[in-house]
Amino acid sequence: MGSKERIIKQKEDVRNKIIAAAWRIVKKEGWQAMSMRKIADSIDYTAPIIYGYFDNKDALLVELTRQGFLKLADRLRQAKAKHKLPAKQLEAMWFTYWDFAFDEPQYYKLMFGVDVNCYCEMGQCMETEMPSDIFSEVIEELVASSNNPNTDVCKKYYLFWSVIHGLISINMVNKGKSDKLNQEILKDAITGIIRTIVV
Amino acid sequence: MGSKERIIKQKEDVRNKIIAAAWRIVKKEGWQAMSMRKIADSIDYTAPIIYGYFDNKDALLVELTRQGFLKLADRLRQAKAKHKLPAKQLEAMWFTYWDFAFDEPQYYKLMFGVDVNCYCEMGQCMETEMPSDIFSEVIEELVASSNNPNTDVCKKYYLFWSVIHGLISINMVNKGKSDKLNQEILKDAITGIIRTIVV
DNA sequence: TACTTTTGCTAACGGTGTTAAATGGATTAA
DNA sequence: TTAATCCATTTAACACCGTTAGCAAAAGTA
Repeated sequence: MGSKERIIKQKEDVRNKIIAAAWRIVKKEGWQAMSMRKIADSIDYTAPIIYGYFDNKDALLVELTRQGFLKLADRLRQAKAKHKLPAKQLEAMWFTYWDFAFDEPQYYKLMFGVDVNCYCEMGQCMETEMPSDIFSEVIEELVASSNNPNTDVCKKYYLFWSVIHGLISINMVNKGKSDKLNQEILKDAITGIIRTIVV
Repeated sequence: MGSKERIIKQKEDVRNKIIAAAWRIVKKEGWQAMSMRKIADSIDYTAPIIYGYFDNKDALLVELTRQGFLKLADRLRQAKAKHKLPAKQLEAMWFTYWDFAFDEPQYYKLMFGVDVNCYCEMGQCMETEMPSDIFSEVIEELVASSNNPNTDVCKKYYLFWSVIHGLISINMVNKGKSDKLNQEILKDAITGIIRTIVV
């Protein structure tokens, strides 16, 4: 009867406890380490009860992801509110985006699929020539023959790599973008950065 | 005796068969689906023999990663060789890098840690406002008040997102870059893109 | 009080990485 | 040739994992 509301509230309470416990584990050990049994343990239940609240482990991770997006959206709106000029707003928002990624790396990894399985420390375990070397060599040449020989090669390389790796991973995770748009961005970015080198 | 060489060759042969089997699975089903037992099965052995050749699963994945880097380096050198001007070389190399990512997505994912755990189809499962919306709104405003109101908002948004997400994920995977360099690139990229909008 | 529904647990299935012990065949030494 | 050693390989086991089925006890309802 009148207890119905309390029961619903209790159910919701357990749900929240599950999410909180899951998040506690993810935050501390990464989402790979999150397991149904660990969650259950930390809230004094057994694993199967979780399935009364979430279809499966994935659904639980999706819920955490959702909360991540809420948090990020919130921060972005706050950053926007701090300025009036669109250019300033945009700048502040992207810096906020950056900060979010490193304040809440586990959220960011969950949301955008950034993760290494095997820690490879690339460039040290790699006896072979790294892409960075091959690219830097050419950038070096380009810089030397440019009007601005003081250009930081490393910086330009990372700029290149960021745009292109970013575009690639966005496409891989969130597959189904327009190929035309990708090619345009890719081409514009590459020629754009080259132009900033050549001056 | 004289069979010693053959024995060494046989050992190496098994090692190669392990790697080949591992790669076959990774290529078809993704690295998450690769398991010691599956590899062993596909070469008519049992799982523990793999530990005679690799310390653990991670070491095996690192080996695949290594081969990925070799393949990429090879392609980059080929692309470079096709041109004489550094600017043209650079352009060709980055396009090659792009193509490699989509020709060999499993290599790329392994090498640079791009992967989604829970398939979230962000934007559809998300009832809340997405970052893309919040950003696009502001970019829209900026474009409207600019000298070039025909600018493609979507394109600019993806350009922003690519650089910044790229920079973030590079830092997360390959942690330990210089903060100063990051901040410089971040700032330069943001102000640079904004400038291309405002004209 | 008797019945039904709910709640949580135990046990189990099939899978994972990994290690220790047993097996069996080939190689070597007597 | 026989005995001893070695090495590759297997079996068995441990400790996990996600997930499901069945059961017991508790709670709510009549």
